[in-house]
Amino acid sequence: MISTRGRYAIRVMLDLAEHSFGEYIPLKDIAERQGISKKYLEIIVKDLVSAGFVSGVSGKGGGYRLCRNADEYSVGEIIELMEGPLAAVACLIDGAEPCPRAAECETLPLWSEYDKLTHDFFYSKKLSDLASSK
Amino acid sequence: MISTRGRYAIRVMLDLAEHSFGEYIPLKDIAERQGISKKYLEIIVKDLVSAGFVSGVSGKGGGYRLCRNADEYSVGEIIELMEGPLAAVACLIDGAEPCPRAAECETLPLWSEYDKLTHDFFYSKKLSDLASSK
DNA sequence: CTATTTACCTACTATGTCAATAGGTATATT
DNA sequence: AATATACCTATTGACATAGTAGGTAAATAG
Repeated sequence: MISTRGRYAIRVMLDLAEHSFGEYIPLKDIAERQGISKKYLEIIVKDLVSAGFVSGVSGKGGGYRLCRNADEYSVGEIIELMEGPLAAVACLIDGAEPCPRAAECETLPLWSEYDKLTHDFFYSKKLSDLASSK
Repeated sequence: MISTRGRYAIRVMLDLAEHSFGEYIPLKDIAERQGISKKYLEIIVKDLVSAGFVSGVSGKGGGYRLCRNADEYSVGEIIELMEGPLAAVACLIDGAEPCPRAAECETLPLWSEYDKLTHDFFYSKKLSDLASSK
């Protein structure tokens, strides 16, 4: 299940894609448009800034804007940033200690196949694909 | 992420498919073969019994066995039994209170599409597809 | 230079889920 | 009567989720 962190992050970025044309958009506006607590969005946007997905400027006239074009963000990278690896099972997370049963595991191919499906789906979807005004 | 409940349930049923030919298999044997705590499996198998996926018989010579042929179980129904609806987001769970923003939500089609992908994938996979000795 | 607007920061909390463990009772076979 | 099995209820520790609360720092407008 995709949590609010990932879903809200996508909505924030989509909101930026549709309402900002170079200028900075205050989080207050986004929170109101999207009907999400501004306080909670702060936490989420912080991670987007750290990752270099959006840039923020303080003070009057400040706010946030995207760092790239909307078609240069995949939905997958946003989700993985916010929620960690997009893996169906722990055994398939890169860098995790490998499962000792992996070689004989009869279910691993199933999870592997599903993993590829999911990965391909979300990484082929771009932020721009979601905007109603493509 | 698929949790141990769903994953272990599939492994138990797969174990039954491969080791039982009509007779009852004690949970102890399954737990040992699969390297999973028998106590924990009890909880999982209980749900499989309640759902009519496997049948259990007490006493010496008892144990569990499948109620259908292995090709008559889809992986999807096992997962949904153990983990609840196989939905990417809460908005898409049948019977849940509908999201008031659904009509205007720009991300809903994304989750919907992914949901269909996932559903189709897991419901087309049968237990028999997982057995190494198909 | 002061007020205002904005981002940015640290901490806290309530609720729930996950992955088990513990210790028993009921049932059937030998 | 002994044994092997399923079946039942309760509890636990760790963690994640979805926020809330209350500030500080930075930039602009007047």
